[in-house]
Amino acid sequence: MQLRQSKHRTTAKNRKMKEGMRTRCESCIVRQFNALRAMGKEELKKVSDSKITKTVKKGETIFEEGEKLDGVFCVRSGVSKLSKLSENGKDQIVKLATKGEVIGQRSVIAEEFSNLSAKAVDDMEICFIPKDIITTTLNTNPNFGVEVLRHMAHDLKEADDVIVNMGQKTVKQRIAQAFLYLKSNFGEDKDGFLTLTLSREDIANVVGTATESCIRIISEFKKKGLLETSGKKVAIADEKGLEEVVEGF
Amino acid sequence: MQLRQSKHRTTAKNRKMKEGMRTRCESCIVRQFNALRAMGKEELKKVSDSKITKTVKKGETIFEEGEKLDGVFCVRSGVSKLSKLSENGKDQIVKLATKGEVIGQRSVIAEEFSNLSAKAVDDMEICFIPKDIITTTLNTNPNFGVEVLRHMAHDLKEADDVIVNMGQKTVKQRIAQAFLYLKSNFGEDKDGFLTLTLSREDIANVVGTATESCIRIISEFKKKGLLETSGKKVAIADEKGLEEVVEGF
DNA sequence: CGGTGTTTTGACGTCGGTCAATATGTGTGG
DNA sequence: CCACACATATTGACCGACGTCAAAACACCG
Repeated sequence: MQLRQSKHRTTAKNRKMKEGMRTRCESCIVRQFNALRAMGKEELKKVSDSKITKTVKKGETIFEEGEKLDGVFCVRSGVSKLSKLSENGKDQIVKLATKGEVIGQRSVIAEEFSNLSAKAVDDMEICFIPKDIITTTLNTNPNFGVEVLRHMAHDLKEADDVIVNMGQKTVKQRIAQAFLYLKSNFGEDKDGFLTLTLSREDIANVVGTATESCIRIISEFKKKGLLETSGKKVAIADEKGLEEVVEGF
Repeated sequence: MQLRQSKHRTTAKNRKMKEGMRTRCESCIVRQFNALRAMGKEELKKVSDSKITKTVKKGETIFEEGEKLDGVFCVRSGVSKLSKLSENGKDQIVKLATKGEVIGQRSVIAEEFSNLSAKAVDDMEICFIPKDIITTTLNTNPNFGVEVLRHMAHDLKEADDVIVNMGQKTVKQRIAQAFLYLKSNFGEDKDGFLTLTLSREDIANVVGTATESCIRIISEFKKKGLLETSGKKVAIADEKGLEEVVEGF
């Protein structure tokens, strides 16, 4: 992989993110996963020249709900939670975005303030891509538009599925499902623990329940031999069993 | 408005929908509300020539979950419920589509089988637009792509909001919210009853609860003077009061 | 080693789902 | 127009699921 050192840029937004080294988008692997792959050589070059690579540490905020976004963020590594604050003061996590995904595109395309906030669950490496390039490419390269459209269509379908689950499944089913999701999307380490470790509160906020309820159900799963835990780390002990829980026994 | 009679077309799908008279898309008012307005004269002409106007009666199905869609449907009048069946055997209504909205676009764009089914809540008049025209326009006219993107971005935002509500609000709050939604989106008749009348079961399926719970809460609202009912018709008696319920008292 | 934040556990009450039983429509054929 | 058949609305009873308020047990960090 070709790397290149860049001089420091003063155009970076002054959040507490560190600007890191520069890689060329043309040779960035994560691009294969997102809509940027539909860009032409020229367009990609422009993106590469104007993008800003940043490091975001665990817990830090990428952008807040209601904020105006001047561009999108492409995730190179780590995981971000996209959430929205409800009137009751609790966050609802709407999506977890990982390597190769682009966040903020909805707001940029709709030219609205962001409806969600994005925070790092992990240490992350992200690229900020100014919106000008996105919109001009959108206006001139139909392939890019179609590709973005496809991704958005996919997000929309996933959102529909979440709505169905929230409406029709019990908290217990949704928690079991969440763990299966974490396994299939982020994998497990050599000891069998889920690679992505979420706090109990985050899990509760994904599922839409109280932290204590979440904890209680996790320990119930432990007693039944479906899960193992070590601190906040969780391992799936009986995948079939969890799937049965999701189906409703 | 210019009307035109068309000869009968044998290409129509043989569902139990009636093919009606033909109007020109160029002069169709509902087009103003959807992405078709970004089409050029030529493109719109093609749409107009190949579209099929159909009548769908209350309760009939426009398409089923898992069905392959050969095009999209533009709603000229009436309301459709987009729903998905959950493993527990109950429908979750994900969206209500009304005049000017286009349904089925997600599946056509993603080139997937439909993830939702669409049924008529009302008597409806819809136009079927073959997917070829949609996709070729998408591939050649960037403005159209952007416009579709904007609409999809809007749908996605709404879906996010629904997720937050499902996760963080009680059934009571969601029901109150549903009635306010019905009022602001579909209005009320001269007697103050909501124009769009949903069965208690449909309301329950929008909100994600059991029909009986829904009924029980409606009668509670009636006792508190927030709602009036007459058969299945519902009138909002105290909008402020309902809003307070949504906020959580 | 104390301080701070997270995980666990208990207790308790309400919310909401399920199973009936009843009432009220609503449509259909006679 | 009536009467039966069937769908929808309503109500009651019952109980498990879930949220809330503490308080205790751990873990992590300077």
